[in-house]
Amino acid sequence: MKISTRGRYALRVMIDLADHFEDGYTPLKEIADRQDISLKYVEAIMTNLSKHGLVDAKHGKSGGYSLNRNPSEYKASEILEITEGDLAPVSCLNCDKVCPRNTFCKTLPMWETLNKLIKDYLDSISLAELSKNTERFINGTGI
Amino acid sequence: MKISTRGRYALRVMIDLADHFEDGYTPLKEIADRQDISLKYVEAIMTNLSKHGLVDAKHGKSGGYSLNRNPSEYKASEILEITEGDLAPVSCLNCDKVCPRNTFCKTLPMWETLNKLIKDYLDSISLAELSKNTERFINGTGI
DNA sequence: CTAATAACCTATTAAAATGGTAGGCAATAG
DNA sequence: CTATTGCCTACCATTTTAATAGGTTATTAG
Repeated sequence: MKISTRGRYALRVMIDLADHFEDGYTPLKEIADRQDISLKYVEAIMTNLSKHGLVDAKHGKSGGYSLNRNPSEYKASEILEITEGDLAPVSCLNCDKVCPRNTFCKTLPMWETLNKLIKDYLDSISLAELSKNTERFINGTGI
Repeated sequence: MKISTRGRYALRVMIDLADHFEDGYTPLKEIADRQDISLKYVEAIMTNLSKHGLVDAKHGKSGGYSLNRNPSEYKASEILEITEGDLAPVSCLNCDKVCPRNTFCKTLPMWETLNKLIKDYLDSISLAELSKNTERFINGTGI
């Protein structure tokens, strides 16, 4: 029950891009240095986010990555869903391979509710909020 | 971000024990058959729960497992925490290996809140509730 | 035009986790 | 004594994780 480094790195890079939203294209090397993350590792992560249209990538000199939308228009959930594959806490909730026990399983409703809880929370958090430490977080309640 | 089969199996076995709370000791073979779970695999899971005092185990003929408390006194969270090791959604929240970025990390507060959300929900669910399909679940709202 | 830059693509890898299986030992009831 | 049942140790195949390495392609500053 863990978000992998992949997902955590993706979020941190996206936040870094939000922090430098006005600066045009930022080369990944710069971000990797700032965030102390393996450049090569994070390259694959960002190529994926680029394919999914979350960021724009520009090759060559003075190229790099930049956000395609305003930071407030990115949900934490979508970044994590794309890089982690799926956020559901149990594979039973995966539409592809439906569990044969689903008509009578006594735990399924609990997983469904937990899934919704997680999804709703991560839907409610934008890159903009993460970028600037909003009061929501500074006061420690987090909600 | 997945609960493994270990955790899901543990819950299902514990619910099965709750279902047969009055019947004394139930051999694991019986439960494994009912739940269609590998006996050998679930043996290790239950030995662990036994060590942690959640169930009582009796060797030999007419032995088996039985709950140590009333089903209403088991939280889903404790069963999962014991068998999964830890429920926190990111390793950064593990007290043992504190992340050096924790004083300035912009994602940490989000993980902390998510952690609390998950913990609170799973704390609120008892084996008794899972055993009998309460209205809470039957009506589909789940909360 | 060219050299530097930066994204992208294709392996390869070591380590860990996952989801088991196999066999035997220890306790206990009948 | 014997059948049963938990427990212990070891092993195993597969997948995931978190990287690393090296080369190719696109782009632009100079």
